Amino acid sequence: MGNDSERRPPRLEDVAAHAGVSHQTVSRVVNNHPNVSKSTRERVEAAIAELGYRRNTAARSLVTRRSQIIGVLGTELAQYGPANTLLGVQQAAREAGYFVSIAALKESGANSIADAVRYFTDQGADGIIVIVPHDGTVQTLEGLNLDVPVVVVGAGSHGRFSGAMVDQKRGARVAVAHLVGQGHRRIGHISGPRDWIDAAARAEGWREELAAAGLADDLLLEGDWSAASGYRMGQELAATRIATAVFVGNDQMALGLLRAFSEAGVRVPQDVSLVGFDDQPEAAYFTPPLTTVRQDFEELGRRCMDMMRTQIEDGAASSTIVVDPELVVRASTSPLP
Amino acid sequence: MGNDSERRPPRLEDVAAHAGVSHQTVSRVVNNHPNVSKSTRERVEAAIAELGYRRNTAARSLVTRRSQIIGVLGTELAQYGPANTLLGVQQAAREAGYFVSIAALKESGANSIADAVRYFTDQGADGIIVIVPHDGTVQTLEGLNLDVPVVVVGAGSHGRFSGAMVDQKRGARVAVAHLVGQGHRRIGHISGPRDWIDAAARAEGWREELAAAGLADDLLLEGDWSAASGYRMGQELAATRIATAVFVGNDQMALGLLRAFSEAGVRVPQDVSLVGFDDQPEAAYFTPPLTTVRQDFEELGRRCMDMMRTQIEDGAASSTIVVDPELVVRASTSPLP
DNA sequence: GGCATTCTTGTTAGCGCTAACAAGAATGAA
DNA sequence: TTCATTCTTGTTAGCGCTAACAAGAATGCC
Repeated sequence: MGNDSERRPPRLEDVAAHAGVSHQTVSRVVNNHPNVSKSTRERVEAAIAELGYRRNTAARSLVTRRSQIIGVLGTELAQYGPANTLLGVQQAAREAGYFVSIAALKESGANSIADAVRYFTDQGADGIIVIVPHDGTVQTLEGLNLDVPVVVVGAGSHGRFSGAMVDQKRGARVAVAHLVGQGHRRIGHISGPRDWIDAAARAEGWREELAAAGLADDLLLEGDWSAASGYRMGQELAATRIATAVFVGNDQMALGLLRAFSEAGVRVPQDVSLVGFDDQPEAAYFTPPLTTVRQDFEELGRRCMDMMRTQIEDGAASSTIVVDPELVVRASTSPLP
Repeated sequence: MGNDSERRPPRLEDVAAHAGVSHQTVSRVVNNHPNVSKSTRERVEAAIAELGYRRNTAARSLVTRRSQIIGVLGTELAQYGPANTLLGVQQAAREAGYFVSIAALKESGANSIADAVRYFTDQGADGIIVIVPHDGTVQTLEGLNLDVPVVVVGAGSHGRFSGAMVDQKRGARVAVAHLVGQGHRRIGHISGPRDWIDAAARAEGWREELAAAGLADDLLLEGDWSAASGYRMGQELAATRIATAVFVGNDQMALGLLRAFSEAGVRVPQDVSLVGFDDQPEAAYFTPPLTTVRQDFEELGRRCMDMMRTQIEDGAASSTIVVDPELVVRASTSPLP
């Protein structure tokens, strides 16, 4: 009722006129300022409801210099891990009244990152979350001299930036310990690209746990996270037949290994045991179902956003959050006969 | 360089003073207005470069009533299809100077959609792209009385809204025709949930192609897109052993079937041929590699954004875009002996 | 009751930008 | 030259909001 004259949405002024107060009083009600009398507040709220008033974000941003926008920047944003991290960020952001703007990178070079960061600063983002877990990423960001909080996912605390990570090394050690506990002595590892922080951490965990068990760590092959690369590594492993167990850097490469082994007549787990990493939903339906290390990416994303919020709103210092992974045992591992 | 006194970023006024012109002239240069003399333009551009001026998005939005923000709203945004569609949207958006804001829904009820839409209108989004390909989605949106363009992904043209879709029915027919061509007569179908537009279209295509070949369409089971549901359906099919071929609604369910068949001793493709849908990267590494129907989700997303742009900028009417899928033949199908 | 303190509301200015109008400079046609 | 037309630049107003200050009303304390 009353929205017949103009197409323009109501603004503070309209609500104020409707409630018989000043626009500033309406602003106070909208922003929950304490010093507004009960009766006035109720009158204003009624007017807001009747006119269907909604605060104009652009005007508010202009004066407060806060956009309520968090930029999330990442490579491989369609992959299981990053995609679910993004979802976690989004969920926590929306609950806290923030908006999430995304930028997907084709590659993770410094220019590419700088472009995406500028895209966000142009938008006036209040903070930036980075899901580009490469070695050089943190340095690139440091060179950019940003004046908004940054949270780097998958990296520890790196100087000025906050970090949120799953404890990759620990996950790797648990996986390898599981294999060692089953009597395996020749345990290989298919790692992700060595310049990925996560890949390096998992390889390091594998190495440490082997060392703790007094075993050799000479069976390391480097893949690129894809099933295709896992397939190629699997062919190599099947040809040599040295390893009785393989700790694979992620589930997709494990899928590739499974395929290569199947073609080469190597049975899993009878001939070779396999452990993956991530526990994407499909892993339980591989042939055979994959023993793997579960990471809770959504939780990771939510925690990232929480950290971001305390930095923006309370001016908190940067810090690090570590989430624990969990071994999920299925049928791709079995004790050595 | 003059950036010593204040922390505040430069604005039009600062550039104007630096170049010895009015702020409006700087605005003209920034917005590529034609009537600026060459010499002035160069002087202004030099000042912009020197001061590192960047236009303030909030101020611009306030006065133009354009935010350059596109809201993308969807369920299952971490799944292969939606995630890649989102990436395509993002890519086209960034190239065109737009920002992409996301809202992930836990479920696709009317309230949930209305909340997300309001989230975007609060943000001042210039358009909304919807990846919630349920039956009722379009009706829900129609009830919302939006005054920004809407593009619905995975639906045909529905009245006021634009649609962009892969031709699901055609993909299904090609898949089934492939099986018929191999001599199969009893061809089952595992569909997605029947209230999903895509699931219904694929089932319809399966039915039509069977009818064209004079075959019975009584072997239909409904899953929920997950590998888990494919596994359950696979167990049922393995128990009855009626079908010699199955057209599966997506690759993940096909993975579940593969697992169930493997456990039940049903060999693929010797005993049963299998065709999936989507061609996610892993499908080539299933055991056996999966024959499937490829959808180019990124392309779909890019086309969505293009449509959105012509609607926003040229006031174009709503329309529909259809992208063709493509059959990828691998090792999970073979001629009936 | 008188005065200081708090609570409540209003007034004014300005965030940085673009639209609309205004005006001066340059150009061309007669 | 003269006047109309175009090109170029500047001036003013205002988008919708919040911060800062101001002022009046209500309250407390002695």
